[in-house]
Amino acid sequence: MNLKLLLAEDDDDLRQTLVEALEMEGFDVYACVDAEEAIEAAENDRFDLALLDMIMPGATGIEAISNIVRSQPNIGIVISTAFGTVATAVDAMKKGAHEFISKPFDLESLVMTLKRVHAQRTTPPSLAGEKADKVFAALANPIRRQTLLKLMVHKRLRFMDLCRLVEVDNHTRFNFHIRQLKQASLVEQSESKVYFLTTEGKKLCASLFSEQN
Amino acid sequence: MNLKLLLAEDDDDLRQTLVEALEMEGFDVYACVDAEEAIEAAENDRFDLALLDMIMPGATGIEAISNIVRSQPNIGIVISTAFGTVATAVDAMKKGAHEFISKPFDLESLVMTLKRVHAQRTTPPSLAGEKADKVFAALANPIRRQTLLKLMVHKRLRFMDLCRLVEVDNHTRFNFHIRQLKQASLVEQSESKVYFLTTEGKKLCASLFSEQN
DNA sequence: TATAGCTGTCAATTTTTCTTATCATAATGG
DNA sequence: CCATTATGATAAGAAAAATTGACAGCTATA
Repeated sequence: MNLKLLLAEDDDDLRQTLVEALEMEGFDVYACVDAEEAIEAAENDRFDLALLDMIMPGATGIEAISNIVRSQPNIGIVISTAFGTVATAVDAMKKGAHEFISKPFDLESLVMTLKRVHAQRTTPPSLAGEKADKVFAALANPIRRQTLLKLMVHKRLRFMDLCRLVEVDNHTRFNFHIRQLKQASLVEQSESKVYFLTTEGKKLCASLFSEQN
Repeated sequence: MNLKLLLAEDDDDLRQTLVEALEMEGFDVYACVDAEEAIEAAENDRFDLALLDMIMPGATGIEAISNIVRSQPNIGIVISTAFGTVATAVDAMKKGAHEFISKPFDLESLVMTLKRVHAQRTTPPSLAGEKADKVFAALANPIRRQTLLKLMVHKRLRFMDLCRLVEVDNHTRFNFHIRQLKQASLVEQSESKVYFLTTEGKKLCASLFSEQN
């Protein structure tokens, strides 16, 4: 199964060379002469990876990132550049790029970089597993979400403190809900009975917050 | 309400200057002489921001990022450096840094950078809103999650095609579930009745996938 | 025209989730 | 020691979610 690569490179010779070489390496390459063409392609087709030249006439590779990521949030993006600065690198990463590669580059490095970026981006979907069932069922309830929120802020809390923070006046009601969070492995207790988020709980909560950006 | 800043800077004079100046700007500064101390502080206390010098004896600011982010996934991280390269910038961003600032810097720039990073990282918690209720309720069901997954892969699908992909043999059962996704604004239909993910649906799904990294 | 397939609505029924009451044990303070 | 508070388990009943069946309108094809 070939990886689909969206290539944007204004230098004709280099673009042709890359197409031929990368297709020999097993990529399905869709080549664009500029960023605008790449943006349009990303809206109409699905790609695993994008290799964008930073400096192109018209919109730059960096300017194209946001648009491409908007169309395809899971695409892996590599920026190629001869003149990289820290500021442009940071800007590109913030927009969604995953890796930089400096011109001139050898083909072997490029292929390895592309495959590594793809491997890192490809995540096995576990949305249907039994574990995911418990986690998502736990998240469906507002009391439980509030509980996670309070634990994010305060890190360690005792049962009744937490119950009062969440504003549930019936402790057995709260007990039922925090048991669901424990069974979903989002929350656990120390020996002294203090509640805190598990590592998985922290990651999930951070993701749900940062998702609001 | 002051922002809590974790500062790691091995240069004594600069560190003292920064502490005094930043506290005058309204930050609560916890100063560390090295990365190890900063890592430990992040495990024991909550911070809004971290300002880490890139080059320090022992572990570098960059090496500390992963540990700090693991303890506090929502912290805003700024790296200060006199010698930045594209490679180190990209590496730091991948580990979780949000911004670079080059030495020598003026205090005004630093403060603006810190506040901007914090403003971008602070997200209004909407885990308890009515809209969130619908979204999370929709995600609680395995059929609905599978539906989102299929739409991520195929982008546009007709009702019966989607129903068969999700392997639900009773179409009215599937209809009930896809209605819930529509009501949660995760999925919508074109005029030709084709189903596709909304922007919000795409972002949420991408977050849930990338969360598995 | 008749038939098959697609897509959708509505409501009765079933299943799952949540609330509440009761009870229990442990810990703390006067 | 006693009273109070904290924390937790269990089960019945209430509420919410999901399933299922009946029906409908639309489109395409023979």
